[in-house]
Amino acid sequence: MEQVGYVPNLSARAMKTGRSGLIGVVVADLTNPFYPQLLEALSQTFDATGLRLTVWVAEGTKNGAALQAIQERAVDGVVFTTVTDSSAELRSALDRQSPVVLVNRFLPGLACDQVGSDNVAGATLVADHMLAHGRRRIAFIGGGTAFTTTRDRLAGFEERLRRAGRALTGVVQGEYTHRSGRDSMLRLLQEGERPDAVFCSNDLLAFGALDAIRAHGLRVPEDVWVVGYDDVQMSAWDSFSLTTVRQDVGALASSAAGLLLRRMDDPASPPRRVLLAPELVVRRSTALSRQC
Amino acid sequence: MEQVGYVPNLSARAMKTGRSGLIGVVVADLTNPFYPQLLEALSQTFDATGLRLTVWVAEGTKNGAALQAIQERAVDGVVFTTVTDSSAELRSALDRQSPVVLVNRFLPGLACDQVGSDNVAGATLVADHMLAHGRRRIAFIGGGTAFTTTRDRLAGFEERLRRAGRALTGVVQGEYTHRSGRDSMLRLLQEGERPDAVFCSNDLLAFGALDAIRAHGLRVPEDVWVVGYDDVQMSAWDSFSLTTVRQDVGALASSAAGLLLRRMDDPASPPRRVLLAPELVVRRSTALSRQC
DNA sequence: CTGAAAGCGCTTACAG
DNA sequence: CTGAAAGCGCTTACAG
Repeated sequence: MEQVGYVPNLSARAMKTGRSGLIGVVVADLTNPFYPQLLEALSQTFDATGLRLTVWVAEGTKNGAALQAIQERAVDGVVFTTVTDSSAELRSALDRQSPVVLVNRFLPGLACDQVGSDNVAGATLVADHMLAHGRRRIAFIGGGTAFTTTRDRLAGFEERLRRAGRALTGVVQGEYTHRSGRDSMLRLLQEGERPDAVFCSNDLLAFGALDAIRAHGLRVPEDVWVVGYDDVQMSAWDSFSLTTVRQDVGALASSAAGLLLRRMDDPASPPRRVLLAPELVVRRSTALSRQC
Repeated sequence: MEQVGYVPNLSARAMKTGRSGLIGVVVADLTNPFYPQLLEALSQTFDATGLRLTVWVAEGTKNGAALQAIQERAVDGVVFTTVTDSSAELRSALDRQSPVVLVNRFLPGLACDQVGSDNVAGATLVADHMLAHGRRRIAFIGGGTAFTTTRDRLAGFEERLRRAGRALTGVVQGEYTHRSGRDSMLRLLQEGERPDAVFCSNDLLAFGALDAIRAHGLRVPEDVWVVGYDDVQMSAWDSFSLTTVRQDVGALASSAAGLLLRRMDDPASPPRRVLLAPELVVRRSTALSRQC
């Protein structure tokens, strides 16, 4: 009725209705382009439901802040994109039936909704690709054993090699950064027999590995094959042209939203775990050789 | 007093105090790594003041939403990272003395707090660098004339060349994406005389230009120099080793926060415009030749 | 210095 | 179907 330019006060509405209309998102590592892409997808998905995003950048200290925000009724639910351990805080939040969903991480003993890529299946695709094209000295570069993504991808990869009667010639763990990928690859090139194929636990590591290989005067894919995980947009750039396992951030975001909204409606519903099917995208960092 | 696990309800507090404790941030383009870095810096800066960030991803439609959120008292102020035009909405929000600050964009006729790099000075540094090392056929690749960053960088660049008695041999405008940088560079390589130095309006364009040059069988810096703007983290990677103009995202964020907090305290204070000094970072995409 | 009351701006259940 | 009243959970100014 009021053409005076009336705008309702959302705090008042939130207090009355008990819903803030805000969803919290905890993002750890905006340096890895995968997370901005995921954030964009989450934003689109929640927009469609009329919910807004509150973002906490940088993990660790922020997980507690996000969980507290649920208590304070400042947010209606929280999406964690990079939880590594099932902290006491998280457990007690789950006991209180706080609406929480984990994206891109699986914590085994946690009664909590979780969505992510089927990392074991993805790693198997990579191993198949390498084995089918006669790669013999195969190595793995990880982002650290603390991450379930690295653990699951390594496990799936090793298992597939083992079943083919092969073993990894090298495993180096570091962190999920370009620099770490570079350093890990340099170690592989300096110690022992040089690998002819390397599976990196994500694309960012793979970019670092590519830089190390070229700095060493070697060629990709002629001398060494490189494969990543995620298929961030940069992987398609000519500079990298990286073979990688695609994660569909749109599907990840909409699964996460679906799980979270369901839990907000029905806090007692049994926790679900959603595994998204991975897809191998072959580019020029692995040869399309005919020799198989 | 209550060890029962009492947590105050923030909506109630917000209603009573008239402050939500939330700052809105509108981010357009998370594909450009500059914006995640800026977002991270903003997050750190506002954390230190006890304020939280609400993020709107993708511009255009979101500017209005952010301004409305101020009216709804859902946020105490808004940081725009990529406003291009002084929309009617924005003007009327400023008339209402809404606390708003523009980062990385300058809108001439707008009575509004604004922070950004001194783009004219930055472009002058690039021109000096190229002229000092005897570059003769100099071209420019822009992200579109709609952006003040592209306009100011081009203006400063051309002006410095003109004062040295030179003119640009080519100007191509596109959008701020890798693909556009690549396409623009291909056009420069195909039409007319081939440039021996190209200034790209941001790093993302420069990465595309590098890819195009290499795809053309040419070498950087021997055949063509490439310079970007922003100094995103990737610019230091071996794949690019890009000479570029550094923007200090930390300084950008803390200026923005300072301006916004002051305006929240004193809505009638005169608008300020802060220009941050740029710095040229020389890497291997331009030769460190001794010939000057 | 402590404690009870008023009121922020909505929504919703209830009375007319 | 319309309109006045109660109450969400705080904070703050006021009375005791």
